[in-house]
Amino acid sequence: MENNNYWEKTILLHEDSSPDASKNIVSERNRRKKLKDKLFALRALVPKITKMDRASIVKDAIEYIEELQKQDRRIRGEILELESKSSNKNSTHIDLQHESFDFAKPTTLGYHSSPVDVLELRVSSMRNKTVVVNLTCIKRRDTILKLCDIFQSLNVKIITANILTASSGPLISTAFIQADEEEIDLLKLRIETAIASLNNRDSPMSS
Amino acid sequence: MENNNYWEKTILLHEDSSPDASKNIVSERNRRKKLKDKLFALRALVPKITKMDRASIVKDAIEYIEELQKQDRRIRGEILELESKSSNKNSTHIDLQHESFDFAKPTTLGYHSSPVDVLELRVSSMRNKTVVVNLTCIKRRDTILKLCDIFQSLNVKIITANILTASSGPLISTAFIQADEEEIDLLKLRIETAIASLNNRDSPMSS
DNA sequence: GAACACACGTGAGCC
DNA sequence: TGGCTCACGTGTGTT
Repeated sequence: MENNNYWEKTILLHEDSSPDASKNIVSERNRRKKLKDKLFALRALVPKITKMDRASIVKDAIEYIEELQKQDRRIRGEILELESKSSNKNSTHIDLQHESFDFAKPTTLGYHSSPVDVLELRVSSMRNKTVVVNLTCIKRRDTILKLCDIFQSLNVKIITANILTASSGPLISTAFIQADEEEIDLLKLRIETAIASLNNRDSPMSS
Repeated sequence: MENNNYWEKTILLHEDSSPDASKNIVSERNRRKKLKDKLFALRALVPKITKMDRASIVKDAIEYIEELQKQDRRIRGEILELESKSSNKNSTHIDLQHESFDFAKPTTLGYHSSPVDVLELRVSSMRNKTVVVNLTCIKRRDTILKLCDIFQSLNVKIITANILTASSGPLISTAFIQADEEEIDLLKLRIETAIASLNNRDSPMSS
C-alpha cells in the first residue's frame, strides 16, 4: 500500500507550516457546518423521521417529496379533468342529488383506524341502465382522493359523480354509473372489496 | 497549539498498523457512497437546480419542499373554505327526504306555468377566479329543469353545481363558476334576467 | 493562483 | 467488544 508515502507527505506538509493551511482548515470547517445546518433544516421540514442519520434524513426527505408530488399531481389531474368535463360540451352538467329508488340494505364495513370508514353504502338501480351509488363515510384527510381512486379503479362508465360534505359531518358521495340492473350486486361487492383492499394496502401497520 | 501532539499520535497509530483499520476504511467508504447516492437521488427530484453543490442540493430541496407545502396548505385551505361556504347554514342536509324526481321527463317544458320564485340569490367570489352562486327558490314542479336551463343559458364555465331539496322546504342550488371577481355583479344580473325572462316566457301573464 | 468542492483515512464517541 | 456515525485535516481537481 501507499500509506507510507501518504503519511510522509502529510508530515512534510505539516512541517513546512504553510500559511494558507489554516485558511483552508477554517474554510473546510465552514463548509461542513453549512452542509450540516442545511441537513438539519431539511430534517425539520420532513414530518416522518425514522432516524437521525444524514443518509436517513435525505432518504426521508426523498420519500416525503415523492409523496407531496404524488398528491400534487393527483389534485392537478383532478382539476384538469373537472375543467375538461365542464367545458366538454359547453353545456352544464348538473349533479342532481335525488335518490328516488328503493333502498337496498345498507352495508357497513371497515371501521378500523384505516382511512376510509364507510358509514353506509347503497347501490340501487334506476331505469335507463343507470345505477346509483350512494356512499357515506367519515371525512378524513385524503378521503376524497381515495374515493376518487376507488371509483376510478372500478373501470365503469361514470355518468356523473360528486362528493358533498359539511363543515362538521360525514362525506357523502353520489355516483351515477351506467350499468345494467343485474350488475348492482356485483358492483356493490366490487366497491366493498376495492375499499377494503385500499385500506389494507394503505395502513399495513396501525397501532 | 497541540498540533504536535496530534501528529505524534496519528503517526503512532499508523505505525502499529491495527488489523481492523482496513475494515473501517471500506465501511466508511460505503457510508460516504450511500450518502452521496441519496443526495444524488434527492437532486433528481427537485426541479429547480441552482448549483451542484451538496449544500445547494439540500438548499434547493428545502425550498422546494416549502413551496410544495405552501401549495398543499393553500389547496387544503381553499377546499375547507369552499366547504364552509357551501354549507354555511350547517344544518343537516343528511336527513333530506328526497322526493321522487322523474329523470325521464321530457326536457321540453313550458306547457304550463310554474314560475321560479327566487327566495335568495347570492353571488360571491372566491379565490382562483371562482365565483359561487347560491340560489334558493321555492320548490315547484319543473323548477329543477328550469334551473338547469337557466344555468345552461348563462354560457359560463361551470366547475360543479348541484341542486338540493328537502321534502318540505325550498330548493337550494349551489354552483361554482369560473369567472373573475369583477364579473360577479354582471353575473348576478344575468341570472336575474334569465329567471325573469323564463318566467315571462312560460307564463305570459297577459295583463 | 486563489477559492471552492469533494473524497479520503482516521480518531472519538455512542450504542 | 465491534459496528456505526460523525468531524476532522488534508490532497486533489475544477473553475
